[in-house]
Amino acid sequence: MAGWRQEVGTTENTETRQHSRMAGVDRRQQIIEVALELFSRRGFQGTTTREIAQAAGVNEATIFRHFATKSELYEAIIDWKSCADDLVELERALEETLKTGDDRALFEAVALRILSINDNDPHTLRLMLYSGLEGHGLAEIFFRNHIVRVFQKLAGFIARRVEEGRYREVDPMTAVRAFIGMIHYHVLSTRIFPQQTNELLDISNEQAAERFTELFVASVMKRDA
Amino acid sequence: MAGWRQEVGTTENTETRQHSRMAGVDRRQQIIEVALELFSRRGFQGTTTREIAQAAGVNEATIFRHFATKSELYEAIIDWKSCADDLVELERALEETLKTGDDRALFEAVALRILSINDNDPHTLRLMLYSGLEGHGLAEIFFRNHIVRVFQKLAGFIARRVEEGRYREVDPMTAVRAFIGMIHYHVLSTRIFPQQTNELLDISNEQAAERFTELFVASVMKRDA
DNA sequence: TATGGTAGTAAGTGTTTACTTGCAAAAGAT
DNA sequence: ATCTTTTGCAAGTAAACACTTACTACCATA
Repeated sequence: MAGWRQEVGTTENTETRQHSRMAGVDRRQQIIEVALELFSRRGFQGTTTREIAQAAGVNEATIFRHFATKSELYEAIIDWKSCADDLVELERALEETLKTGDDRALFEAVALRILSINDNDPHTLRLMLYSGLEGHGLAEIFFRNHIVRVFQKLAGFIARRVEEGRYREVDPMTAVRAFIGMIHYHVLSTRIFPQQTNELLDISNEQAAERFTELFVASVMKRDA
Repeated sequence: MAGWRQEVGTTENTETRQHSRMAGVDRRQQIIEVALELFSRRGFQGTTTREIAQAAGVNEATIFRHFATKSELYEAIIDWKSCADDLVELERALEETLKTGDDRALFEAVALRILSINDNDPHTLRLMLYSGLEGHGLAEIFFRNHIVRVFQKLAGFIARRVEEGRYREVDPMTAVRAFIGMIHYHVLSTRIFPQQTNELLDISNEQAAERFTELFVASVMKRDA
């Protein structure tokens, strides 16, 4: 690795340095983001620290300077992702929309949001599935922090509608699981088995959100109104 | 293992004897079944040939006598599972039930069957998920051979009902994905994230089949009838 | 300009991995 | 009986693995 020594005093040419030294925190975050993508593609076992290092453009030892073990790096990813800005935003939006009287718009907004979250970030879904399968027990944090609350809010809303007599006598949590299930299965299918799935049914996010919502609302709402 | 030795001197032809030895075939099958369980628990990358050998009670080299590589063993598992007696049976039962006029019973039977298939054999679902994530492209065979046909049969049934005017004007394949989605998501949740899931909603297979079917039928059927 | 702490790496470590080799014993077939 | 085929194992091998060691370069600040 000769030639990396930098000249000083010139106005340009500072970019030619191959491996620029980063602030520790920045490098750490960079490794986390690179590793997230690799873990989501190949799983924990399927990803080597060497690959991560290469993808991040650093020496393998640098990874172990920032993270004691490969597992600790994995945990750092989960910690970072468990903030889950997307889902916090979903929850906030849900809170607001709950007050409007348009049930259909509410469910369609939730559906569309879940669909586009997965479109914008295909890695997290895969990471969660791997995590669940490999049994790190870390995806559960994600569940506990976000999914559970969204489910409870929706179930609470449905329960209220049943009390009001506007919905049929359905079990609220079952109804939520049914609704989220439609959407989640759609996402899962198109992400994990895209070819077979799209041969059967190839629809846009907007179409999916609209149709699943239409079906769901029809299933719970009383028709006499 | 026992009982393979054939009687001689009968009038039956001696052609029925396939290969002189059965022991090898048995061993092969035993390794497949042991490996299926391990692969489904830890994935392809996460399972070592040493572990498989130990679990099967043979020397590691014996595995490579029966399968050239670890991948070939994996493929043999998929080949074996792609017969999928369960799903063939599901398809057959579906064919029959399609003729009866009781739509609710039809969908409930399908739901219950899917739920109990996964109860009786928890390995295959995990294996398929791993296969999809790890991208072996082998789970797709499973899809193509079975899932697709079930979907098409159900969609055909729904299309007919729409034509008859008994169902609302829903897109049949979307409706099928919605229905299967409810069930599949329920299975997936309870299998992969059991703790969190059951805290939210802990129901038996029978309850799940009944409730999801009730919701689905309400969503597609015209109420005036 | 000396110093202490941070960021980085080249070149390892021992272990585990998938896979091989050479040999022995068992079970038809002749 | 004995030859052939098949099943099996003990003891490997080279490569890949996560992780370490010992060192260098950079930079703020006293």
